[in-house]
Amino acid sequence: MMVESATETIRTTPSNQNGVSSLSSQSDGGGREGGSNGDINGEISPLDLLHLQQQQALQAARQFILQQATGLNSPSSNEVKQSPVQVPVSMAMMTPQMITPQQMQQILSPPQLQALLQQQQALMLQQLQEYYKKQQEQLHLQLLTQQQQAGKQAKEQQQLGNKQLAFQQQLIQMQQLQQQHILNLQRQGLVNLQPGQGAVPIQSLQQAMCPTDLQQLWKDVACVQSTEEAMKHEGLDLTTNSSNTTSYSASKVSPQIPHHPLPNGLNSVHTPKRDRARLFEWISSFTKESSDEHLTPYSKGTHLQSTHSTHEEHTASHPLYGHGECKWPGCEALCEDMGQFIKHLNSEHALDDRSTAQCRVQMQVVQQLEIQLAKESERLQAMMTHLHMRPSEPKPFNQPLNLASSVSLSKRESEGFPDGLPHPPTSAATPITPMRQGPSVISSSSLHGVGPIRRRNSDKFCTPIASELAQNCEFYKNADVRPPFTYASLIRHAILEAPDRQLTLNEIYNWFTRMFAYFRRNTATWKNAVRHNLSLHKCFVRVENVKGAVWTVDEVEYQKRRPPKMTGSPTLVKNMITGLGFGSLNASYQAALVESSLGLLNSPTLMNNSTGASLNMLHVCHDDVSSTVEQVNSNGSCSPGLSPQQYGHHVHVKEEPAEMEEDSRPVSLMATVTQNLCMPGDERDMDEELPTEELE
DNA sequence: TCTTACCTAAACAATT
DNA sequence: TAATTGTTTAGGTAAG
Repeated sequence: MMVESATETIRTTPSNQNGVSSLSSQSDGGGREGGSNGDINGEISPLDLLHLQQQQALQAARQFILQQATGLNSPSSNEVKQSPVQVPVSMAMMTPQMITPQQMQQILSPPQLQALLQQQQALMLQQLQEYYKKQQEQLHLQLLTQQQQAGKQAKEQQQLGNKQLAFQQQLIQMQQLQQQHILNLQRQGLVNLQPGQGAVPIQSLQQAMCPTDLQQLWKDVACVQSTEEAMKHEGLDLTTNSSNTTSYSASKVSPQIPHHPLPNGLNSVHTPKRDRARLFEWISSFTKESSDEHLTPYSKGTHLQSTHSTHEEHTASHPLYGHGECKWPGCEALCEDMGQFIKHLNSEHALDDRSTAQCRVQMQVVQQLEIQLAKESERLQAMMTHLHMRPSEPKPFNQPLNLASSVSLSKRESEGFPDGLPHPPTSAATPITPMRQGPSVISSSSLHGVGPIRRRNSDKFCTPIASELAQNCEFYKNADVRPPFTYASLIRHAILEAPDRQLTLNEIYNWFTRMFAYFRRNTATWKNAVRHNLSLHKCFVRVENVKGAVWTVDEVEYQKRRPPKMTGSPTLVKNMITGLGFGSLNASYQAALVESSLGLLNSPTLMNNSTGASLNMLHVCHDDVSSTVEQVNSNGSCSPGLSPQQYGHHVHVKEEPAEMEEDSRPVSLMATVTQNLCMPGDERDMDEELPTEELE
């Protein structure tokens, strides 16, 4: 296990380009892309340390192997294991990398690797301690410089000695605790931890920290402050000129203080004020672009609240107060009422360095979320563009007629669409439109998969379900979005999609769950609906064959479900012929329809019919053309498909609820059109929703 | 306001 | 016996 850990460390660290990534991978289990690394005030950067560690580990292994090969200075491997110093550290940087970690893993035995690991850890510890020491010295020097500058004032100068002494003690304490922390980390095998990364570049932090990390940072900042306050209570307030700071005793710092290591290795508890100042500086360094004028209203309000505490804000519900507790990040103090909360807010979250830092961290949280939102929005737009832009591309009209596609072309020019005509999004800028506006569209309700959606798009003037599904197949498969089709149309499509145009109930179920993520839940509901539809609609014919009961589609019956007004009213037909039926279809779309029908009109069978009628039929031909064609084909013996009536088994013919099929229908023009539409290449795009009464 | 289509729920019986 | 399948009824919504 140890060997695995060691080799894993060796193997993975080269890919980590900075310490932040390493830390992230430890904190959340997954490394993130690290940003550019940079030296911290000319000090050893985490990257340098990392490389140094790797070099040393590799060199140690090399040296060890060399010793094993030559038999020099290595009486036994056990001795090596027990005395890691046998791997000369001084050799660490002398030779280039010649052995890959993988090779090392293959060459060395587990005990040897363990010995190497221990040696490497010892080296790292030493280096880290040196690093920390150097940092603290620098911090101390900086403090001294600043204090000397500030000490130009006579009053402060008198107290400078005390403050320096106190801070020196705090530095020592912090150093000790940091070393202890490093030792703990070493014992835990967290050898990649990089200390003192208070000056991590902005990019590194932003790329390495997810919002949760930032939230954790939040708590850490709060924790820092709590520690500071604890120190204050212990007489350690370095920010004041109190002279009692000399009474500080390191032992008074409670080790039980909640301890959240900062994601970047800062130890929140043991960070002295100077480091906190560096932390704040670090935070502000990568937020300086978003200075106070970029404060979110939330932050501004907080700021204002802390500064002025206006009563206007107190009377109403406060965004920082809810459920009886303070919502200030990292606080969660219980406040019985608003007054108490206000008091708490003014006392605990007044305008000071901590609040400022917390505000900035919160800004980072917000910024991070905004960045995430922007990314997700961009992804969504790309998805929508991918899913919907293609259908909007113009198609030659000898191609399968896709009303959605054609209509979408003219969407922008014509604002007033007849209700039910598709309004697919033509721009990624408007990816989401109401479902009612058409297929290829994800309604807000659909997106959330909530609530029933009435009047789905399969039956009236809607997009071909087949083309819609073909275009957005992957979308529906993966997104929990309710498909904008009726159960009946979906069932029919499933059945017609089957090789022999018949499915068992279970196969229909499977099709639903396979094709739509939405139907992978609430199975009882929609399965019941499927059964209900199968039973209710006459168009679904139960056929008992050798396999058991299967369901087929009686296309004639299915098309009888067409709205009777559309087929039965000569007035309406006339209106449609004269163009009224096209509503606000723009000229290009009508022209397209005309153009597409012109070829059909060349057919002798169509010569008896008016062009307008043909147009009308094309218009009425929603999305089920191909199935109708199939039906025609089967009836016309040019299709391998079998009509339900052709099954020589028990066929349970259902009586559809009273429909209008008996009324007088217009002279069928569609049959001819449909037959002419039955040309090579006419597939599913033409298949949906063709009124079949015209076939008669 | 009425009609129609659709969805959902549920009860019930038959079948597996 | 339980689960599945199939039928039927009822209530509700939305749109024409």
